[in-house]
Amino acid sequence: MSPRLASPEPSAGRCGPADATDTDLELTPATHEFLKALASPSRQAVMMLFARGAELSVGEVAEKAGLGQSTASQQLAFLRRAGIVTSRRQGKVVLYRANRDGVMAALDDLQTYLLACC
Amino acid sequence: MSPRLASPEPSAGRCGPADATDTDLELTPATHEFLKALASPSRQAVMMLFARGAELSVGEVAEKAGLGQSTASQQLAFLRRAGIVTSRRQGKVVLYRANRDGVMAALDDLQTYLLACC
DNA sequence: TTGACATATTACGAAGTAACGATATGTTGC
DNA sequence: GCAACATATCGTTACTTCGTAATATGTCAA
Repeated sequence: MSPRLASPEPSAGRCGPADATDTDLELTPATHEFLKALASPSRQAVMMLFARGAELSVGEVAEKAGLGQSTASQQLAFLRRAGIVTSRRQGKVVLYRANRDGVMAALDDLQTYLLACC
Repeated sequence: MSPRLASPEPSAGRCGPADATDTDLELTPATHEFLKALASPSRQAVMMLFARGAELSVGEVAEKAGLGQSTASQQLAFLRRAGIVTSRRQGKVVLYRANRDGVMAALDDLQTYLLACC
């Protein structure tokens, strides 16, 4: 799917999807989850904890973000489902970190969408 | 909170630590509104109506998006506050269209944020 | 196995959101 | 002025989300 060129509106009719090339343009479910994930201030804060490739346990995230243990676990699960963090278990702890590839894929999809509608 | 296994704090160095360039990076309020705006499927659908610079009245948006008049007005107001559409009154109707500049500014801010945390 | 610890899951109230109908505001034309 | 129309705002209801406490699952060490 290549980005569509945005041209000025068709002079006469104000509206109308004339071309069939962009009619079905939608955000992927993954990108939708990505947007929901980052629309929450506390999840934004959590994401910033992962700057520079930091890898943190649930407990560390909870403490640094000022969240309860279960809240941190849930929000991290949300971010994982959205594909913007990954997790691995190491002993008793589960370490999370940012998933650069997933983030960039969503950003790319979002950009394509926005180029089409704006 | 005891054993740090693989993820040290901003101490010693992995990748460039506190360069002061990334201090406490946050999304601007405008970008936060932008994310909330696009996290809603119905607002996503509304945005797609503005493809190729289309300019639509509230009534047209309501009809095409399958929303009530007041709902369409509210969602458009939301999108306007988020800076991703603009409006102008022409006689009795108010015409809305995508605000490319606002969208691109938010996208830029988002990209900067994501490059910092991922 | 048991005990200690870390995380995941569940249940529930508080707060926010989305949609609608009804009504108020604003504009045009008589 | 008033009537007709378009949009904005208000009030309500249903639904979802956020955070917490309590509990279940999982892992390690002894």
